[in-house]
Amino acid sequence: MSDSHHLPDPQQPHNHAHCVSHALSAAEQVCARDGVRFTTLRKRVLELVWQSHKPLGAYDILETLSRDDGRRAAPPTVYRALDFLQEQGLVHRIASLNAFIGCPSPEHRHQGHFLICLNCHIAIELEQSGISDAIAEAASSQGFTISSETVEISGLCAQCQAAA
Amino acid sequence: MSDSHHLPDPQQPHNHAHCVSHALSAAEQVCARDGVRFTTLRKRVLELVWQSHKPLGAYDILETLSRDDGRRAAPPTVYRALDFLQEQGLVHRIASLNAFIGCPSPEHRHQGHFLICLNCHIAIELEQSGISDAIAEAASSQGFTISSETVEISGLCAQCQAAA
DNA sequence: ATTAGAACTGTTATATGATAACAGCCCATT
DNA sequence: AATGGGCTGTTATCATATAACAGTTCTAAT
Repeated sequence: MSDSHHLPDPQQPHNHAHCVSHALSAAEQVCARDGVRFTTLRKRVLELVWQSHKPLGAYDILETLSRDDGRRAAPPTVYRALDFLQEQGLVHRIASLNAFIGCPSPEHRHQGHFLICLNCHIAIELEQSGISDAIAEAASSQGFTISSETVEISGLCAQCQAAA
Repeated sequence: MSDSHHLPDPQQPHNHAHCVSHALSAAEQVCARDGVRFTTLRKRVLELVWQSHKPLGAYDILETLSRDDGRRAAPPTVYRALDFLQEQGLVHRIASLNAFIGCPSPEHRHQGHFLICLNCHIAIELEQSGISDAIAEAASSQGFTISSETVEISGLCAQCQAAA
C-alpha cells in the first residue's frame, strides 16, 4: 500500500522489472480508487509504455500489440487505451515527440515536466522542481489562468555527457 | 534601428499593421546581419504567420499561399520556408498545437515560452519570466545540459476570463 | 439467471502534419 | 556569359491521429 520507498534513478542501471510491476500495481490501485475499469488491453498498453524509460510512439505500441499478442489492433484501439491512461494520469504525452511515457507517481494528479536526452532518448520526469512556481508567477502576472502545462527540456543527460 | 519602443500587448486591441511591419523590418535586419537571403517566399510566409497573434498551421499557410497568391505551393515549399524562419529565430513552433507563431523579438536568439488561450487561441510569448532560471536549476540538479526548451502553458487569457 | 443499457473494442476509412527525392530555376560571383 | 550553390517546384510517401459505425462484453437492476 505504501509508496514511501523511493523509485530508482531511471538513468542508472536498475532492475527494470521492479519499475514495471510497481507501475502496474499503482495503476490497479488508482483505477480501483476511481472506480474505472483497468481492462486487459489497457493493462497491456501500460505495460508496453513501461518497457523502457523512453517515450514510445502509438504506432510502436500498435506494432508490438499486433506482432507479439496476435491481437488485430488498429490505431483507434491504441489511442483509446492511451487516452484512458492519460485521463487517469497513468501516462503522460510528450508533445515535442508525439510519444507517451509512464508516470512514476500517478497517485496524485499532476502535469509532467520532462528532461529528454537527445542521445539516449530517456525522459526523466521532474518532481517538485520549482518550475511550476515560476510558471504560476508568470501566468498570474498576465492575469492568465492555467489549465495545463507542457514543459519538455531537450539536451544531454548526465550519463551521455560522461560517455562523450 | 532602435527597438527600445515597447510592443503593444497582443491581448489588447491594437493596430496590428504595426506588428506586421515591425516584424518584417526586424526580419530584414536579422537576415542582413546574418548574411542569409530573405526571399519573396520567406517574406510572404512570415507575413502570413503574423496575420494574427494566433499560432497558424503549415497547411493554413499553404492554403492562403495557393488561394491568394496563385502560387502553386506544395507542403515542402511551406515547410522549408518555416524551417528557415525558425533557424533565424523569426518564428517559433508550438509543439502542442503543431503550429507556428511569429517571434516579437528575433534580434537575440532565445527559446519561446508561451501562454496559450484555449478560448481565443492567442499565444503570448513570455519574456524574462524566471521560468528559464527554474528550468536551469532543475536541469543542473540532474547533471543535465539543456539544448532546447518547450514551455507551453494552456489556459484562459485575462480577456477571455473577463468576458466569461 | 435474465436482460437492458452502458462501456469497451474492432474495423474501415480518412483527416492532418511532415518529409524524401529529384528536377529545374534563379541569382551572385567570377 | 558561364558556373555553381542555393532556392523553389513537384511527386510521392510517411507518420500521427480521429470519425463513424458495428459488434461484443460487462454491470447493475430486475
